[in-house]
Amino acid sequence: MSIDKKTTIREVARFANVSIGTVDRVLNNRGNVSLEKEKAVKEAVAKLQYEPNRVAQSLAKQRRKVKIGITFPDVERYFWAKVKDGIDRAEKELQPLGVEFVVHTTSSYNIEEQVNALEALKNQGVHGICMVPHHFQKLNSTIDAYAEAGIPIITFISDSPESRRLAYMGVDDVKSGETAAKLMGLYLKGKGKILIFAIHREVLCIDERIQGFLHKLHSEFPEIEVMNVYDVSGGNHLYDYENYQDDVQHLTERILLEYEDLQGIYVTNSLTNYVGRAALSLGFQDKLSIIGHETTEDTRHLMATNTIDALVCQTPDIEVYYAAKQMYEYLAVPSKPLNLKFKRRSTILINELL
Amino acid sequence: MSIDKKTTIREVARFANVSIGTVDRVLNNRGNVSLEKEKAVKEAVAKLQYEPNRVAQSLAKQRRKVKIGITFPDVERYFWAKVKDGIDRAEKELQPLGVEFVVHTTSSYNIEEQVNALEALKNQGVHGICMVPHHFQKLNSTIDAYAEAGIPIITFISDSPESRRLAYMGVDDVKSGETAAKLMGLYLKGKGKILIFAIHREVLCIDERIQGFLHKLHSEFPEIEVMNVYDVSGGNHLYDYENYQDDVQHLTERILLEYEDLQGIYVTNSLTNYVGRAALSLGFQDKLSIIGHETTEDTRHLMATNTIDALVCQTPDIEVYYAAKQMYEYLAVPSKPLNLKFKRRSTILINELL
DNA sequence: CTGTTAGCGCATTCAT
DNA sequence: ATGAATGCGCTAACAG
Repeated sequence: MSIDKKTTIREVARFANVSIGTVDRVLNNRGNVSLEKEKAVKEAVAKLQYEPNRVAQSLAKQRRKVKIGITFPDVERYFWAKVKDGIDRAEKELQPLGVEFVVHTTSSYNIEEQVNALEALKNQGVHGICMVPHHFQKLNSTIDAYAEAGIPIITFISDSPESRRLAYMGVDDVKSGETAAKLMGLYLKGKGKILIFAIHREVLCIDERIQGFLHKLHSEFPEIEVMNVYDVSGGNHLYDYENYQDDVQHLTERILLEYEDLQGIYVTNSLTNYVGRAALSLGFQDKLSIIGHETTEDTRHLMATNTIDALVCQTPDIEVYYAAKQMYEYLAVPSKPLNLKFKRRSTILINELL
Repeated sequence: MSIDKKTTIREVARFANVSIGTVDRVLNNRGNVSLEKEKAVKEAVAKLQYEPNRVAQSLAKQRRKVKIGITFPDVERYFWAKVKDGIDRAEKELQPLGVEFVVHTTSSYNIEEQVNALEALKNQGVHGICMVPHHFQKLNSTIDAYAEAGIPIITFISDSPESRRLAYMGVDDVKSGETAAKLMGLYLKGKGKILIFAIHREVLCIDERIQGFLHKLHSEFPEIEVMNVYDVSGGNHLYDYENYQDDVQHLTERILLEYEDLQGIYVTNSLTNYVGRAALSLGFQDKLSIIGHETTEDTRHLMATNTIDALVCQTPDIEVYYAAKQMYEYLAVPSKPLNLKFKRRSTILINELL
């Protein structure tokens, strides 16, 4: 932990016996520097551990604000509100460095709508975009085209791995699914009949969770039987309408009444909240172990009543935050390499922790 | 595209027929401005829609250095190394704002040594201190004296709640203990005989974990029996010597051989690592559920072999980071209220998540 | 009370 | 190829 204050370009210049102009030239390799001076400067930089002061940098070059565009489906207020928090945080931190954010949310997981959002962002003159791909591959060509056009894209929350996106910031969803399976096994003491409630699997993160869940369940808890996998997304345009959440709840109630000796439900996403509501309204909370994802508005209540037993959670706020920061780094210093795959660990939430 | 050429403080000054100094005064209400000029400036600000340039602001501000002191026991390299990471991060972020850090670690949980560290920090002219109290109340008077002397103190990781520290940044350790108990119950399927390995309980966070653990265990898993609570700290000066970690391992081996039908061990802190090593070396990994705290050097291996079943973890890096940031906020803008109790949620780690 | 001025660290001319 | 000088917008110290 160094107590020494930041070394400046001036000190580097003095150390290398050159002018700050020369230091600037080699630092931003603009050429026109003799080989020996260049070497001297580089040595000085290394020895003094010089790092440019970004604040001064952006002040001096009156940096035309670098604009970062962000788009994500703003469909479930609790989960996506955290994304907004993360953006706020990034904005607060990056604003002094001349960064400006432009946000365009979509109201569904519709692909066309997302393409339009991207277009809108581009028209606003953003220099880079952070997005949550609505499809695991149908957006590849679009993403590639943007990359081609000089607008790099970073994905977060869910990925589009075969595209030329710059990076992905999110959790390892296969492991999230495995973790959910382990929790299911523990809470059921290794046996019972369960159901899976999923939404459309074209969003990669959802599919990966299911894969992980099933794999883990089969290999470690052979006595737990998955009776059915329900798609509760209501078609391709999930969330296109107002009361989808209530619909999920009613659908769940109907399904729950169909099954006699059901002991568990795994829900692949934040709709866990509404599945939980259904179970509670039917009084099934004690004979059912619900394992799901994400904290939502009723989390506290549903966990306190032991309706939901465990949740595997992401931290969407931190993920956008890092996505935005990485984008800034890339835009500010394109030469510097960046974490291409930044995977965060999911988090387990049980009521003892609340 | 926004071509808004920002209006500057200079333009406001000209518009209001005053100097930029005066504008600055009313903008940051430092007083000493006549009522009419103040009014004129405010009008100009409103009319020109002036907004201060944050970049220039922080560039200019970084002259007034504020020194923040930090002290913590640097006794177990893995856990406390993360604290250093957090400090580095805070330093990197706050340095452009003129903040300087001074760190003094202690090599034990000895109280006198901590008092000396505090003294050293004070002598270096720090404006505020972040610390991990070595005792839940014996440091109260010292902390109060520092507060009295105008050097505010923020505690992190562990608290000294009856002192006049400004704030505490850390997890809720009672809940951490309860969570550990729940996990123990789940992994043992509700019954069995267990042991508790603790270190000295004068460090509040340890005591709270034990309290939480026992309370939860008794109320929810009455068929789990705690056979004994071992103090593996080796007296008041835990960690004062080189090989304490190996000693813990050997001690554990001896204890393990004493108990016949032992099914679980709860370890109150990061010594879980060495308890795990002992269990593994004796080949006990399959007949024993070990629940503990914190990730350490062997976490991956010990979990992969199912020696350690679950860990309840903190994020010490984030906790110092916030402690430092809060301290900065307090020092920079004393009038602004701050989060007095910032409790983070602990995190559960199981091998599926690794 | 008020105005003037010297930097903050860097980029960018403009001379040499 | 190199160095010196100017200024980005603001804060703070210093004169009045």
